[in-house]
This record gives sequence, C-alpha cells and structure tokens, in this order.
Amino acid sequence: MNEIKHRTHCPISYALDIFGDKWSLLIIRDLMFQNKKTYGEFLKSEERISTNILADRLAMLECAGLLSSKQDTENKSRKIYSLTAKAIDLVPVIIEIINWSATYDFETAAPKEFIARIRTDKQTVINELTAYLKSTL
Amino acid sequence: MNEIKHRTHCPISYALDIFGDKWSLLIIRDLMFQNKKTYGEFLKSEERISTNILADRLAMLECAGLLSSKQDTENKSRKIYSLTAKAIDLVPVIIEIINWSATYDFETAAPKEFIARIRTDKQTVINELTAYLKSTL
DNA sequence: GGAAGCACTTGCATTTTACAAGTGAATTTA
DNA sequence: TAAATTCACTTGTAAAATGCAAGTGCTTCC
Repeated sequence: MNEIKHRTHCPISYALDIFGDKWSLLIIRDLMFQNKKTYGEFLKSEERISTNILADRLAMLECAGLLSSKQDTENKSRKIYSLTAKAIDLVPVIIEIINWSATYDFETAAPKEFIARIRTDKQTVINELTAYLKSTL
Repeated sequence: MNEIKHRTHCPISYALDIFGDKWSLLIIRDLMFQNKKTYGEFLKSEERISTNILADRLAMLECAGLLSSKQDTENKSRKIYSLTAKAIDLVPVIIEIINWSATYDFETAAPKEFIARIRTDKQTVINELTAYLKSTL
C-alpha cells in the first residue's frame, strides 16, 4: 500500500485523509467494541462492506499506523488485527461521535446506559476503555 | 437533494453517513474557525474542493440539518451559510480530532497555544467556542 | 448598457466503489 | 490421505463518485 497523501497539515484535513471515508471507522469500531480481530469477522458486520474494500482499508489502516497484524498461531491462514496506540488514542473522538449521534438519531442503537455514562462521567468511560484496549497491546 | 440513507442505526455509522467523506468536515471547519460563510469563501480553502462537489456538499449538509442558508440582504446573488445547533454540537468531535492530529502529525498546522489550551483546559475551550457559535445563531 | 462577480450547472475523463466470481494456501472431514 | 471446506484475499466489470474545465443565468458595479 502506497503512503497516504495529505492535502494540507490542517489537523482536520490530516485526520480525514486517514479515516475520512465510510468504512475505516467502522473497522476501528469493531476492534474497539466488538472484539473482532479477523478479516472474516469484519466482513460479517451489518453494514456489509465488500471484500475488496475491506482488504484495501485493512492495508491502508496498517500503513497509516492505526492497525498492526500478525499471523494467528493456531491457524496459519488467519491474520489477527489489533489497534495500535495511535488508534486507541481515537477513543475520545469515537466517544464524542457516539454521543452526538445518540443525540440526533432518534432510533440510535447506542445502549441507553452507555450514553448516560458518557454524559455523566465521560472521562471515566474514556479512561476505562483506553486502559482496557492498551492492556491488550 | 434526496434524503441521506443510513446503513444502520449504529452511532458511528449514522455519523459517517452524514460527514464520513473527505470534504464535509472541512466546510464545517471553515464555518467554525475561519468565519467563512459563502460559496466563494469555501472555494478558496487550500484543499481545493471542486465547484460541483462544494455545491453538492452544501446541499447535503443543509438537508442533513447541519447548515442553514439565507440570501444575503446586501447582495441578492450571494447566499450566507451558517451552522445549526446540530453542527455546533460537533464542536467536541472537532476538538478531539484536532487534538489527535496534533499528536500524530509532526508538521501539524494547529497553533501550539491552542493545542496547549485543549490539553490543559479542554472543557473551557469547548464551552467558549460553543457559546460563541451559538451567540451568532 | 456593458462588464464583472457570484453561485452554481453541465459534460466528460478519471478514480473509487459495489458486486460476483475466482484463487491458492491451510485446515478439517471422510 | 485424498477430497471438501475454510479463510483471506484478488480479479473483472459495471455503477457511482470525483476532478476538471467550461458554461449559464442572475445581480451588481461602473
């Protein structure tokens, strides 16, 4: 995978050049909240990503330093993907997005108690999730 | 502009269906931080959006309820765009993205003092920016 | 009244995405 | 141990989105 081209060094533009598309953050979400780790697991998500786009995004995110991968020790044809520290540092971004969507999507699938916790004790939610994800590094 | 199709009610997916592309958040950024308000001003941003995409995104963001527009009272052929409350509520998301990019882009254009303020007093930065933007509603 | 400004639209080439099918290595099954 | 299946992709092709250059139709300035 070729390097990501950054249009400018504006921080918003820099971020969008990495995850400003319809799929990348869904892969990150699956790793953060669903304990998914393999190509086949990501493929099963209900948004129905197509196989070539998933392969492309996994390679791109690895190239961008958000994912790392290693061969499964039990199954040589399976790769285990995991979040890097750079991706784990997106936890606050993800939490704020969840909070925003839960406010404006009246049919949101976000669990009510989770949203309530974000609203009463956001920093703790962020700290706990971050600590959990870092503990698996 | 036709309604936005949401793939699922997952909060991440919901948000990406609205602003998960390379341009929408740059328009929001220009409204939030650069005091830009018109088509011509957005067009001048250094990322060089093309004219048809800008027109498409302005219509889409208005349809999604993030922007409102009115005719300029002084110039009938000019439209003034402004952020709605729904877009202003993205301030925390934007601030977290800026913080993340400033961490990982070693050549970030984000002003050092602004990043420092985000890191020492994030909530105040968010509150002040939000209050300022809401004061112009 | 003509020129210029402004906010778009149009046409077309290029790139990206979606969908279906195929591939080859590793693993499981008979 | 040979055959079938799983797994992680790749390939081909059609459809959609994007980029670029040019054009359009108001409005305002001179």
